[in-house]
Amino acid sequence: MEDTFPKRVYQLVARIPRGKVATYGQLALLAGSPRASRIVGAALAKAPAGLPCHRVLYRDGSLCCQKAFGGPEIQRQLLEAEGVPFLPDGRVDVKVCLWETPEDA
DNA sequence: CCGTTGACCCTTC
DNA sequence: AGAAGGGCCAACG
Repeated sequence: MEDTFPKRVYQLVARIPRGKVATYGQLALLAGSPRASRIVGAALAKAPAGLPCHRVLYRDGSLCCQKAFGGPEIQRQLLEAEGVPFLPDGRVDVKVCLWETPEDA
């Protein structure tokens, strides 16, 4: 198994529990490079199906651009279906649903 | 090997 | 408080 950055991100995203959300910066930090948040996005862009990339959003809790898996509306529907409360501003309550990154992994 | 690109984040005006 | 710009790191050609 290669230790490539993108692949490592796939594992992290796949470990995000339902009803929780993670940010690109957080995944980048767990991947080993706190500043490589862009690489995380690029990795998700190439991520295979089955990956809950819809649980990944901005540091502010806002969804990514329309270039995402299909559209921000889809992401909102998916997150709501996961049990993630949305704010009237159209953002996710990241301070409540942010993935606490279990060190037990 | 060097240059370019990218689903971001942070600092400053 | 809101908006704009630059910087960062890794993968790909």
